[in-house]
Amino acid sequence: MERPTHRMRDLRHQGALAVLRHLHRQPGVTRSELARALDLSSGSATDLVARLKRLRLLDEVASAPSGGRGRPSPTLVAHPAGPLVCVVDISHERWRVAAVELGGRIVQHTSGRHVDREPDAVLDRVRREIAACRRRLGHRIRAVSVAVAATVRGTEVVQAATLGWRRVSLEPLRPAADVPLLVGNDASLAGLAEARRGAGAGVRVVLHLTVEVGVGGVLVVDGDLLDGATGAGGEFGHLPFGDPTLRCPCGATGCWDLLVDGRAMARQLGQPAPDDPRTAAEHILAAAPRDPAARAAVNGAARALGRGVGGLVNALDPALVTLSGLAVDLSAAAPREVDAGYRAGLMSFRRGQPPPLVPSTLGPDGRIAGAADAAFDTVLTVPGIEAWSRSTARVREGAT
Amino acid sequence: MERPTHRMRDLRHQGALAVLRHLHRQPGVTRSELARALDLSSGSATDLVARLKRLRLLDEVASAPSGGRGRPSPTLVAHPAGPLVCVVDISHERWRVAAVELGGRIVQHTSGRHVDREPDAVLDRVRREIAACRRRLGHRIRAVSVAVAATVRGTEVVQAATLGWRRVSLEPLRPAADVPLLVGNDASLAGLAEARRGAGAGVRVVLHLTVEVGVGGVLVVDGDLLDGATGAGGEFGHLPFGDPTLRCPCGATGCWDLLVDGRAMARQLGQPAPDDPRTAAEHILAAAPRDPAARAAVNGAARALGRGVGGLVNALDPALVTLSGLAVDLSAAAPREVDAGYRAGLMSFRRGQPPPLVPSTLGPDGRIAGAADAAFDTVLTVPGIEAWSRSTARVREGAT
DNA sequence: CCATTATGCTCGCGCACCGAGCATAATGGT
DNA sequence: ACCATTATGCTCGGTGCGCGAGCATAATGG
Repeated sequence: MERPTHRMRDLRHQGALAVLRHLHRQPGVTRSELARALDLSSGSATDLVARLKRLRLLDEVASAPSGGRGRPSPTLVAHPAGPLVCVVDISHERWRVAAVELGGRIVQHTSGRHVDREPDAVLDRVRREIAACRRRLGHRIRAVSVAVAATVRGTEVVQAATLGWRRVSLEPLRPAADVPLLVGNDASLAGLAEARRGAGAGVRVVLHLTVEVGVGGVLVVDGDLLDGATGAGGEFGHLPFGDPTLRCPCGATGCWDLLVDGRAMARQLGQPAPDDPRTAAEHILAAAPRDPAARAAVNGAARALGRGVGGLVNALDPALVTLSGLAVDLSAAAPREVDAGYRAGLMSFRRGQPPPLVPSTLGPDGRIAGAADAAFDTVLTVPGIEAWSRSTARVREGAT
Repeated sequence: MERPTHRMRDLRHQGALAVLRHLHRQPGVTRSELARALDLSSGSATDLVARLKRLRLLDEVASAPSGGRGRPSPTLVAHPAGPLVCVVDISHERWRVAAVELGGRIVQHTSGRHVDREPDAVLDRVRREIAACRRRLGHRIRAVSVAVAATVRGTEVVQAATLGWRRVSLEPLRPAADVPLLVGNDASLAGLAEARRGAGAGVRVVLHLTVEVGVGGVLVVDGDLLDGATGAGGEFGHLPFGDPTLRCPCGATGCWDLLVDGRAMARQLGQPAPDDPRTAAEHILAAAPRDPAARAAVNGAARALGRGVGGLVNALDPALVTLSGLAVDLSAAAPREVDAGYRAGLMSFRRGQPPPLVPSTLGPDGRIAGAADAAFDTVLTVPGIEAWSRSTARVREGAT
């Protein structure tokens, strides 16, 4: 979301941007719904839509008969030659590259498993896919947005435990100097999508938390990702909620991280630190119904999760907490422990109506949707629209 | 700060709002500086300023000779009959009521000590001052903004340890149904002013922390206070950084609160819990240079402060941390302990260039400035300006 | 088949910003 | 004292864009 600008000339495209943002948020709206939502007169709507069609930013299609009375209103959709963003998802084992249009529909998609997890190999593979995507779709690709399972600062991965990366710049993924490259933590971007389009839709302040190996997440306020000054915000797992004698791989001690994931449960069971804490956690969760020791470990992690969430709610005051990954499994396996920890961690005045803890609804596509949203946030700005106008005008001149 | 609006008719006043917001942020700008900052043509500036003068929103005065060449540019100031906000500060021992004009200058000011600390007595006293303020200044008072040393939700104080209040609505301070009443935690509002006008000026993401009794603070992003869904955000003192067996008066356990203030130092010295932890802390700090036990207690609190700040920096990724209250004294008395704790709490990738910890610059007026800023944020909006236009038109008609 | 309902389009209006050209008010060298 | 230089302000016609009234269009339903 763009902030009010304090610069007058930028007022010009505000109407068009309002329409495009609304369309992006609610793909498939009819024109009359749009006009009502934005308080547009029908004359303004006509004019705006015509201008945006001319700019190849949106298109109208006849909508399915509504059954109601009155003249049917056309549905607004992304223009078939409109702007796209290229979204990349790099996780522990796989990569995905997708072209996404306004509204969030995936236009093209490729994916694969890493054969070699070294940064150069992964980036080279992905870079080639982005190049191919751009060859096919040309100037329509307005930005590249990467979701990666790592701590991110700017466009650099500073550390990725599961990938084994440290200080890896993702600048090689930028296909050209004038294409914006955005890099974000996968949990943060999934949180963005969850808050805007998932369980948090319509809620002003949403805290999203996910447990995989460690705890990630982000606070989303008014649809804005609060990922800090450098994009490295949301590392809630590295708040020192835990035993200060426990050393975390991040370099600090007592991190909350170490109390809630597979490492925590293995430690409590007296097992050595697992190679793959995610799978270890799943095994322990599966064993819990019949193995009291496993159940105790699950309960301990569930309680630590709840208590930490309580502390974060004290500090950040969200209206809703969305949970993802292992946090959902822990809540399902030991709901009473999570709740007991949560309530114990809350300041007492909050216990009357604490923000609900709900599982996220978007699943593994959340990070793609979030990365696409983050990218469209940079496209749907005054400079973004002006650049698109120039670019599409050139293409049309060349074509005619 | 207002969010982009998605409603077209609101575009109308955007230019005027941009001017007013700029003036509020930089009182004493000249017209030509304004035009440059906002990228206005001189024609637009003429028009805008004339309109705003007619609306009694700003005025021009001849500026002191700059010494430079060229035609001198008039200085823009708040209009002498322009809008004001009524700011109230309620702290442990005192109350203050001030009328503040655009730009932040205090126009009128009264204050006193509480004779009776009961909510009814304090609120009644303050209510009468607000009424007097409104009698003198009439429709010019556009909002009432209260900074109170308490946890706040909406316009209600949910708990105030030092005042001894619980669940006290401040609605009685609203002088009329149509006057906006804003209530905020004093530390949060001081942080807002610090981030906008103090040590954090120009920095996009600022974390402000203050230690008095417990820890308060707030994150300010792009000049926006992140005080959560209900205004109760910023209770960083109630993150469970500490010993989980310690019970906090807030109802949770292990709060960071309990490790850094006068209670923490007294506990470490084997003293009973002090009645007035703030003064106790000052005594211990004063004794530290010659008393090793006091020094150890100070060092312990300093280290706990640093470690917690490190954790918060991990989670929130500010570019700057501003400190206020006892946190400044602890940093001065035991800088190495604060720094050691801070570095130990940071994720290692952050240790290269961690955000600086700096003392705040605004002092005890910060909370007044912050409350005024929060109030002007509601006045400098499209509805606020439209209401002012109607109101000032009525007054002028009545006057002529 | 036409009343009803909902929506879209045309067109004149007005607001607010732009830019070019001219006016104004200071400095500073001769 | 005068005038070139510099910086700024004002006037005025042009334009982009949203508004609203009135008319046109496309569905439903008795």
